[in-house]
Amino acid sequence: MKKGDHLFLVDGSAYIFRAYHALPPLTRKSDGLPVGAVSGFCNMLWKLVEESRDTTVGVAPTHFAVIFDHSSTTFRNELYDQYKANRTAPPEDLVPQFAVIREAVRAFDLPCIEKQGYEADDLIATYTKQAIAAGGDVTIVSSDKDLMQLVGPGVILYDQMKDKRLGPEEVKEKFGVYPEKMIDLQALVGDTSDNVPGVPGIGPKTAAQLLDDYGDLETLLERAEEIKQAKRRENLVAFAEQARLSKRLVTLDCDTPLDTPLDDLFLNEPDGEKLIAFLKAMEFTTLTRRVAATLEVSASDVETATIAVDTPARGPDLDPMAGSGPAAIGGGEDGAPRLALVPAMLVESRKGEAAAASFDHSAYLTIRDEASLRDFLAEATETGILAFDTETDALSAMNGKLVGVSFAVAPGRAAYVPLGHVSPNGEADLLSERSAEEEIGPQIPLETALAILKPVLEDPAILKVGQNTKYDTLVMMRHGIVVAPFDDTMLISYALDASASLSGHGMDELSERFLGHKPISFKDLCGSGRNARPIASCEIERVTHYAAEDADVTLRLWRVLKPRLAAEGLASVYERLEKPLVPVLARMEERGIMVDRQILSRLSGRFAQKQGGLEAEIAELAGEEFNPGSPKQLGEILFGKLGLPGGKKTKGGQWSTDVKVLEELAAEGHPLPSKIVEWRQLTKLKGTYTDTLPNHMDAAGRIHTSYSMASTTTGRLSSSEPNLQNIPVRTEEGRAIRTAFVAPEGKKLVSADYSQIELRILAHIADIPQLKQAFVEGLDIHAMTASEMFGVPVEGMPSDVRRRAKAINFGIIYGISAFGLANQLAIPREEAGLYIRRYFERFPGIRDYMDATKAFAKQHGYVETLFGRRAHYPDIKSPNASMRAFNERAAINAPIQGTAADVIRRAMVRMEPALAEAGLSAKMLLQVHDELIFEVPDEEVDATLPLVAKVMAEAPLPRVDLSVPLVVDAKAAENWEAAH
DNA sequence: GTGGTCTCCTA
DNA sequence: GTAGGAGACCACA
Repeated sequence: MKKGDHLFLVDGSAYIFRAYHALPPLTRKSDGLPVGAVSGFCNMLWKLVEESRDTTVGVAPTHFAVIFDHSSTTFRNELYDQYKANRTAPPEDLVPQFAVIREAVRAFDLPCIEKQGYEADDLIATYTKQAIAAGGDVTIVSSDKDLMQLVGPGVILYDQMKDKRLGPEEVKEKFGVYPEKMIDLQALVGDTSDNVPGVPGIGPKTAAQLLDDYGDLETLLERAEEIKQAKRRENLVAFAEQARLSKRLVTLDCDTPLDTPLDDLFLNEPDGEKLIAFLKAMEFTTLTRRVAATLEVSASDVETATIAVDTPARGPDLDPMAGSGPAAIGGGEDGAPRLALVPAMLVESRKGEAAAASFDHSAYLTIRDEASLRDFLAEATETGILAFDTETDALSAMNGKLVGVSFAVAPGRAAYVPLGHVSPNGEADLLSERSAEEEIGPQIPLETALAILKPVLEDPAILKVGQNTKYDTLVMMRHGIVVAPFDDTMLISYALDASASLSGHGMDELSERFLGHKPISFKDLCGSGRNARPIASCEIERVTHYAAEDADVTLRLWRVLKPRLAAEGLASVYERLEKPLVPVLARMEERGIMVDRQILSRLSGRFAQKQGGLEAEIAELAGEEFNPGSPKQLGEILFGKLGLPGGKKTKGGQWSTDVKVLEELAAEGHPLPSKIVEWRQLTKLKGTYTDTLPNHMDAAGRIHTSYSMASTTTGRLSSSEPNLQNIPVRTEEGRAIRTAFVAPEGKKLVSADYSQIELRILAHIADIPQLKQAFVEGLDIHAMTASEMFGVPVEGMPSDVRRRAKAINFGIIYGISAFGLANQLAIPREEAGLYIRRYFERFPGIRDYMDATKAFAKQHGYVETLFGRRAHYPDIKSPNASMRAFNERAAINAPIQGTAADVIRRAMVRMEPALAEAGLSAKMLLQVHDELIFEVPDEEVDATLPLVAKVMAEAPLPRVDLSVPLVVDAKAAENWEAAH
């Protein structure tokens, strides 16, 4: 190194954390290896390399190195055992990336420097000192204030992300002192993130002023008695030694023994092939293209590197003191470092951690003042993780009022913030002398708390972890807070373990399963039934135990479950099909759909009238008054009293009276059964829809359903309170109910639905040429099937022939059985069996698909959709034949139904940005499995219809390119009935 | 009051 | 034959 040379020193460890927190999580597609930080790191490094090739800037480096921390135990720990003791383990999905990033640096052909017992900062200081002594210049690529002490003649700090270069003047501007006094300033101020104590009560402003007045730290400490402010004087005297210790801690060691001499840091032209081989292995397509273009290498000619895998005995995660260090990563014999297969290891270590979990309710905090809240949340800024949970006074997120919020920042470290608690005595309190505050203690005013929470819940560097985050997201949305970024333990569990045998993904259940701990139930806290009390009037200490525990459990669950996503290859299902849907559904629920109360009440009236007439007729025919709604009483009347020939079908030991039985009786000429069928239909429509829906309307006349994202095995959504996915459509009277779902003045409802999506997916997955051809040509698929099977020409085909084929097509999707088909078509089982055989003869690919799917499910215990979603069927190996058969049918159905569900989820995720980009204001309101309902301004209808159809039709791309077209029918009208 | 059974609404 | 939710009834506590 000589005069005119320029050394670039990159603070690699700082880079890693910055890249990690600034960017959304990203995983390598092929195996789910987390690579978000690697990607950010490579992009930043490449930018730096590119810039440095540009000699016009005049700071082109001749020497270059990337410096890393080796482990967090350094000589400073001997000075002060608490140094950096408050550091927590790095985020779990970052851990496996440390080794990959070192690999990246080598792929860039840059020296990768680290040393046992020293921090990156010490190495940087040492190289800087030597370079300056040799007459060169130095650019330190970092924004860490600890490095500011090195700034001086020939040395600047470069913050690449902000594109800011800091020389002595900029340091002075930022901290009020020139770089040479930075050490003294840091000694006074201390550093919470490194646990450097400093002097209490002295912040950067005061420190700068004191140093200005007294010159340096020693002088200041010696003359501390002269200081006028009593508190400041006492502290400086009392903590003088602590300040001196702090100074030693923050002073960088310029004489670190170097393994790689300065002159070896000479910058070479990057080896394009080596770099591209690495980038291709990481599957960074954009960066690969950019690098290939700049270095003029053809990326397709370069063979993708293989990233070797090795399992270290101890991963960084197992040793909290290892911090960001690469200590566990060994080198291969050929000198090439090998990577640890950390995801699987991490899963194991987290399982152990979870099994050992213990819960201490008394350790949970109740936060009642602003300062404590800020302090607690500051811990999340350190860890980058914040589990949270909201407590409200109603079950639905749309109606609930915020009663409190709980948080956890580390296992066992949790707190509850009461916000809307009231005196348990309720109104009696009005008569009492004591105010509510005197009785239940202080609470932070809601608006104040929200103002403190907002920047944290919206902080892109803090991952918020929740259980069923749609609920909490919606509650916070109603208070003007958009929670991001977030993870959802319920959805992680769902992506991992959607299963027909496991009952669910609720927190209590997950806690028992993974943590071996039964959390306090809501019932325990608030009682149930008539003894139920609102949570707002429960004793705050007990609510703290309950609520903080929920946040604690959520955080611990996240630690166990999240690593499994990458390890089991389910990260993309979670990241693409689950997580992004949360805010979309939250907004749909918040909007609700407008309902015309008058229409419903008119229908109720009409149904009531008919019902009354029917009841009289029924009593007349039965010869006595009885409750036609009671299957038990009805069975006794029909088969007992009237002695009708009852196919005496029972399951719970009773007469079966379902429609099928009643219709058979009616066909034999008995008048009563058909009256019952009619009465039931009306009662159903009235009781379930026209009478009940108005109870769900809000003041604006809108109904807000609640979607469950994790209650089906296949990936479908479900809707409840009320269920808007089962609004009648088949009968005319039923359809009338749909006319009550309307758009407000000046708008229309748009309904867009996939035509035959499941059959199309079946045609693609099972690869059936005739079916695919029929879909390509846009033929009537059921008629085509009938024609293939029964040899009847499509022209002039009797409707019954087509109906049978249609039933078979659906039967196939449902995992057909002769029994089921016979039931559906009311034909003998032998005949149904014949149909199925013939179907398999005509479409042998279907049988192959079914056999292959069953075999796969038996081998793996699950089946997969085209998008990688898994549905588990452990009972498919049951010794019980009917249980086994049931699981086989479900396993055959799940990839088809599930793929369709994935497709519409993708469409929903893309819909809002697509509409926004087109400048359209359509609002998505409902999803009914293969249909989306929107509210659209009249004048935008024409532009919206084709866009919506396009987004839906192209939803599988680019991940899956179906070999059949997806057809979407979209229509606008005044109400749902007319639009459908 | 809670939970199970039956029935029926949807895709 | 697949996947759901919900209302009514009824037996149990």
